[in-house]
Amino acid sequence: MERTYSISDLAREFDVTPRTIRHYEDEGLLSPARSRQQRIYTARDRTRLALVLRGKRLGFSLAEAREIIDLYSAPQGEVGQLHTLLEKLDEKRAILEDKRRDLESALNNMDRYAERCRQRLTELQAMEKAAAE
Amino acid sequence: MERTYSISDLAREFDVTPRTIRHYEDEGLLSPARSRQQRIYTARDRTRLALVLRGKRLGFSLAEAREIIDLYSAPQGEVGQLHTLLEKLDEKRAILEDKRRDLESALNNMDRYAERCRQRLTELQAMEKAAAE
DNA sequence: ACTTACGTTTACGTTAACGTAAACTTAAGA
DNA sequence: TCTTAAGTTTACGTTAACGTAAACGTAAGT
Repeated sequence: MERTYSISDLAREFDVTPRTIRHYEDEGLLSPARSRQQRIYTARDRTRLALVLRGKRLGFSLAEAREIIDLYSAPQGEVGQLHTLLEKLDEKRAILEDKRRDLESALNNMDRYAERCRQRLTELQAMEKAAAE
Repeated sequence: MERTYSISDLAREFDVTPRTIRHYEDEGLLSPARSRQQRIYTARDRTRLALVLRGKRLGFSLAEAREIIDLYSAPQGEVGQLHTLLEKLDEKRAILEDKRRDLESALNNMDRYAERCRQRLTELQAMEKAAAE
């Protein structure tokens, strides 16, 4: 038997409210099974939720996150389907690469700035020490 | 004389509307000079706008972007100020690192998946070729 | 059987980040 | 000087992504 999760199990684990998880279902991002009304989440559902939340952290809207995540469950039966899938993957990959570039330059900027601050700090401390003598 | 920009200059360059730029000013992210009512943006203002938009692309809210960007114009006169500045920089840096980790795993997932798709594609094509004989 | 905890649907409320429209001012070119 | 193209303020509208509350169902322990 595969392990399953209740809505509050996942809410706790990922630090969101059940309302949020239901909202993602309304938006077509999740589609858990039901046991007499109650939602039952499988490991696959859990993974999809994790992907949605990671997407959000990276600045994607729910719709954009959906577009990406749905690629991972796209049909691959025919050669044509595989071709268009690979094209779409490339397209999304380019977006991620753009974000990576943004992120790298943000980190570089910040590191260089912090370095200048540290230099200025040692200078200031040297001056204060000199003044104290 | 330093070069300056009108609001529509910047709007064109960064592909946003003037309304957006004014909104960022309302939120305290920009504070351009004025020449008799009209806003005049310096190179520094332009840079700040670029930082705001990069922040947005990386999933920050305007308030979060502001917190980060303001660090770059924080006072550095005293030793204490430099210390707290360096602490805050470290804090923000950690957030960027988290995003980087998210981004790397997103890219890794996608690359591995695309690789499997390519393998499956060559398999399928081999089958079709065999069936055609 | 009864409470308590968790789950469900429905529906209206809220916040951030602008869009849009109106009414007006200013600067620039013919 | 007249028009036209930008720019300005003010204010209401919109959309995404949930929050919140009500009213109700269900399952588990005592």
